[in-house]
Amino acid sequence: MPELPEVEAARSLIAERALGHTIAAVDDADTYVCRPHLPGDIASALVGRTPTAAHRIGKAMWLETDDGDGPTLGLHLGMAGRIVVIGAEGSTQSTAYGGDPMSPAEARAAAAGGHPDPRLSGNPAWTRFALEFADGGALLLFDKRRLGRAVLNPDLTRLGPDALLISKADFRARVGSGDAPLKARIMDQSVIAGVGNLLADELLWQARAAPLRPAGTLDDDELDALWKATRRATRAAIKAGGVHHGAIIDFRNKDASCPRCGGAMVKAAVGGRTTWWCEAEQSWPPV
DNA sequence: AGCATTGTTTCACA
DNA sequence: TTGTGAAACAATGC
Repeated sequence: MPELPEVEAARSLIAERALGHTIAAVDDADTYVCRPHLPGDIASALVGRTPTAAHRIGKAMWLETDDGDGPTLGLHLGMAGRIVVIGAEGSTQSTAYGGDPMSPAEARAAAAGGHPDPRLSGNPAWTRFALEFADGGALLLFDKRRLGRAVLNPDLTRLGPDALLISKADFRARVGSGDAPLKARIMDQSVIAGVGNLLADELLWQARAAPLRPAGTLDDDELDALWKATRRATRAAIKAGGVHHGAIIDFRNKDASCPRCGGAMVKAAVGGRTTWWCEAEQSWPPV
């Protein structure tokens, strides 16, 4: 689930509900999620601090503490992570995916497993990292898989510009070069940050662009159209509540045909990921 | 049982 | 040295 739109929802949730509370305890016992830190390292750095801002570039998110005087806490949702914020006693809980408000007791139960909401039900071990606030609230990294990350002072220098902030000229220069397939290029987080597998299929289909076409062969007009499609598809996904609401997502299967032209949907591995596209509109070389 | 999975990092190779 | 692609990573679901 987590591509730029989901991470932005999580960041927004944290900004609205998890700032200004003093950190009383940290669960950083998962040495894989918290690598390369050792258990207690993140706790030592954060207990007594207060998150004061939540930032994001692409799929990377981080909390600022004590107005910049404390360390930052990087949070990455990986392949299946979600952020859960539990309010102080008496307030409600939320997830990065919206949903109905829950009581703190319900939220704790969800983190412990067995909640009727399938998005939150599961094993207690699926809470991989947690900040416990002094007022009784908490921020949880809830992740069925275990590819999410929590790390102090994350290195963000290898990320390209955020997919929603990159200028048209910068997009032309960064995306429109190299021999790699266009889809691989646009998913390269050091080129632009935030586009994942599903959002890539969506925006390429919206732009009628061929996933297999070498990125360096696109002209400026084509790159500008792709820039627009990137912004449009990303903003639409944020508004709709996630990348899975894209127009082409339900048609990424063998029996489907393109909802725009009726052509066959075809599949191949591009950039290491399963890719679906309309054979008629997005072929390369062109027919 | 085997394969696929919305992400990132590492490693091999041209 | 740089760029590209495959494999590994963890764990679940079909």
